[in-house]
Amino acid sequence: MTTEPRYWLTKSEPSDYSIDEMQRDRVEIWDGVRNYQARNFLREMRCGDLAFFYHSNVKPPAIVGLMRVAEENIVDPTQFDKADKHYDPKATPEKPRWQTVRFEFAEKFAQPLTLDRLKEMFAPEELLVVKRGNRLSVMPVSAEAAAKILQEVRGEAG
DNA sequence: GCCAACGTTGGC
DNA sequence: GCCAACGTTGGC
Repeated sequence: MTTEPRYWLTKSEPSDYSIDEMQRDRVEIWDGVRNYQARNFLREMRCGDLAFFYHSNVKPPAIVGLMRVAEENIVDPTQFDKADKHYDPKATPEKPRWQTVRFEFAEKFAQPLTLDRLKEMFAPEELLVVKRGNRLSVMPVSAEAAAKILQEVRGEAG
């Protein structure tokens, strides 16, 4: 039995890591997430799930592309790295605290789908990222919302 | 640059 | 285990 791929949205400040870098790298471990709610969503991700790539802290904030989960339930290596910004002294290889996934690049959208446009398309309950004050960097997206986003990005013909 | 929202920390 | 203080995120 197979399950339908689920949809997610992951934020990144393009000054840290952008969709263009993702396109260049093709595959990347989504490391450095240090929020338990976000981590729990990362733990739920399965191979084949799709994640919208959202550029935050830029003008305009927007969904800019799509990634696919290539490897699930990875131990985030940066938690053990003292030199890393995201080093966690409470994490040990025996008892890691932070898991994530490896994403592969899927698509860069021809046109970014801006937060303003997303607010026109969705109520806050329909798409978490349009909710005011939302700081979560990894969140689920319903199949309905994902379909609407993809239709918007690809045009009525697609 | 401001500040609302909210997660985390630590004193008690 | 409460909650004030603090830090961070991220839109505006």
